[in-house]
Amino acid sequence: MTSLTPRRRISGPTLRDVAALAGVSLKTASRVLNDGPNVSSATRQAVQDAMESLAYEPDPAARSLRAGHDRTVGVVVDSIGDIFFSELAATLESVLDAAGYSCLLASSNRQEGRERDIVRSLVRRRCAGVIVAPTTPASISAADLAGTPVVFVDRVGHVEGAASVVSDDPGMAFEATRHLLAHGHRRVALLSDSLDLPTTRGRQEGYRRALTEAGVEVAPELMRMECDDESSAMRQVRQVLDLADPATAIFSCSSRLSLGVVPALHQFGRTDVALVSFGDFTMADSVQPAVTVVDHSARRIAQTAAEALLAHLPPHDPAHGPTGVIEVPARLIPRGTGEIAAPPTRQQMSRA
Amino acid sequence: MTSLTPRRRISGPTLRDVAALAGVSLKTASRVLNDGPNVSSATRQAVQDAMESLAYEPDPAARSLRAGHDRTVGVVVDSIGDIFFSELAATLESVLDAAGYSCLLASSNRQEGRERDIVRSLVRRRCAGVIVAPTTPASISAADLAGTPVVFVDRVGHVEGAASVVSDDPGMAFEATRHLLAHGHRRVALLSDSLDLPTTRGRQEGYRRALTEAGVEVAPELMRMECDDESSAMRQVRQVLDLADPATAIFSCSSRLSLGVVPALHQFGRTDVALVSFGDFTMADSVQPAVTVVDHSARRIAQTAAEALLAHLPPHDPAHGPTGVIEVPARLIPRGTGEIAAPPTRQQMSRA
DNA sequence: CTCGGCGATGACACCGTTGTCAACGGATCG
DNA sequence: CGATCCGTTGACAACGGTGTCATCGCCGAG
Repeated sequence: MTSLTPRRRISGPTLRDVAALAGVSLKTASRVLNDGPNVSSATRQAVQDAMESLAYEPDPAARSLRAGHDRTVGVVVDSIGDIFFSELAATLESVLDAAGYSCLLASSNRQEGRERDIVRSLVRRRCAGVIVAPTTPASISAADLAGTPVVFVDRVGHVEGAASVVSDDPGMAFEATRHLLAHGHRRVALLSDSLDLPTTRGRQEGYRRALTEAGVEVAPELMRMECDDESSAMRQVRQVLDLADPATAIFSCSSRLSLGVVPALHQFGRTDVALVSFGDFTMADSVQPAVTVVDHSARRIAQTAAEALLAHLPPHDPAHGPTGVIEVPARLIPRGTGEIAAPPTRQQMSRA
Repeated sequence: MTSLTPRRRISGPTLRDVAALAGVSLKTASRVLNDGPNVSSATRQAVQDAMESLAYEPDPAARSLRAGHDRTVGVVVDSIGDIFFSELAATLESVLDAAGYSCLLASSNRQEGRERDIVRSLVRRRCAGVIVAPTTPASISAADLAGTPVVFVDRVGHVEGAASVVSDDPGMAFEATRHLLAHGHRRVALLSDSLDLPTTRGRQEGYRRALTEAGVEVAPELMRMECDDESSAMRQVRQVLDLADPATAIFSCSSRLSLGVVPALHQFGRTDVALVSFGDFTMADSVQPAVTVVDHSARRIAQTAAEALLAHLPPHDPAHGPTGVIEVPARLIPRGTGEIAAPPTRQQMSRA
């Protein structure tokens, strides 16, 4: 019980060593390190040489302690295991890394309380900024952030001066539904999760609007909003196909659900049912027929969000960074299932 | 240009505030915070009350600077966007979080130099430990770590005193191949990537051994080791099926490749070809026929690795943590494609 | 020639915490 | 009864940087 913590020897040379070697004071070395003003070019060169020859690297902890911020960005998503968010995280990481920032990653598991705790802990860590997929628009408040720049992704978050990077959920859901209507469908089922997320609501809204504008009845029995995993999605698919007046097309509100819908259709041997999936997924262009999707690219959202955050970080002027809702263009990728024509209606059949 | 850095006000109460409120010295408060020895229970209680009432939270940066380590674990994987690694990361994060550690995540993109840079930067950050999927067994050296505990995942890393958590690649590849042989196949194709990773080599080795032990010729034209993405996998599938003496079964060395193989077989209408995939994937049990896989569970590897690392971290004795190669049991999950029988051979046909 | 101003530089305190060591008082021991 | 020991506590320095302010020349203006 003599030496409890055999203090690891970590640090290489310190700024003090650099200063000594260059024959200047600690503070001057610090000025060079931070591109401070008022350093003669001779001095600057001497210090830089010293840094070079010692292979000096600044200590992030010390810098963070004194300066009040460090080169780390906190990223909070629903779950890093989810395909959408892992792709998002991968892109965020690569963009931020290029700008010299590391990523501190955490999953909120869609729990609002946990989400707030994580953000607060990131702020205490003096992260330079945070990127959050908020559970609800108000799950994070300005007080939690204590001035730390934030950018919301995938869903809108309400914090003064913060940007939210989202795709146009209602608009693209509208497009997707209209695409199905354009192929003659009148019985279009909606599959969605039961969560009260803005994303979910927006997609349902787009669906409704498309039907209404086309003069098609919004049938309650076709709206299935209890699909919270793949197997329940499969069940709902069976039900809408077994109705007296069955669905001839399906609009699936998320790629997670589509992962249940596609196998279900294959299993039932119903490759004649049209389908558009909100969200691309791994085998979408490989199954037969290939699945038409709305690509609300995680990559593009991440790229935009990372750039928005960087604009709020030094050396930029935080006041001039983007603000409010930024809609990232999404696009419909026709691959097959979305272009399956509706079967002839009774009227058409009797007319023939 | 007056106030360049409008110093963010972050910290809540400090330990000094707690000490003052409790009427003790700073050091005593620190002792209570760290469960230090030799604190009377009355004092301890007073300090804890003070912490409670101030909602005190320790400052990670200061602690890290002074103590030489913090409650953060660095995680370095090939790519956080890869399904295998995102699942791995998700599990690591949840286990480590439960133990009070955060995750600093970075992708090496399979570049050895970058991998080493990332690890060194993590060490400079005073991470409590790191978890690495090493590009090569020697990509990380003890010198890079400077004493920071490390656990390797998915592939073996050679560092004195470090553990590597891997699945039994040769053994499970052997099992998978034997499984196909047991269903009468004699023309089993191998699809693998071209990388010289120990994982890849091990799986090829298991395949060869199974064939040899069964007295089946190891045919070069059936070994396809240039599959580095889904589309090249598709191409190779077509080629082995088009041989004069075609493959009747396929052993796919990774889930990424299977994501190309399955659509290819469906597209060619060849659902009579047997298939075992090393690595489970999202729609494996949903496509028709469902895909037989070797489940070298990312979850299980992550769980084991996280526990191994925790055993090397305080309050445990680093000397007693696990060491060397730890093999996580994998298992063959028969789902359909692996149990497709070989078509009758010419001999059998003529005999009939 | 003298003084104000400005560029360059350094001394020093400080960020919030933990390690070292010394001090103190009561209990035990010779 | 004095020496010793141990449990408890606190003063102080240190971790590695950055902010503040003072200092020192040097130059041009008055």
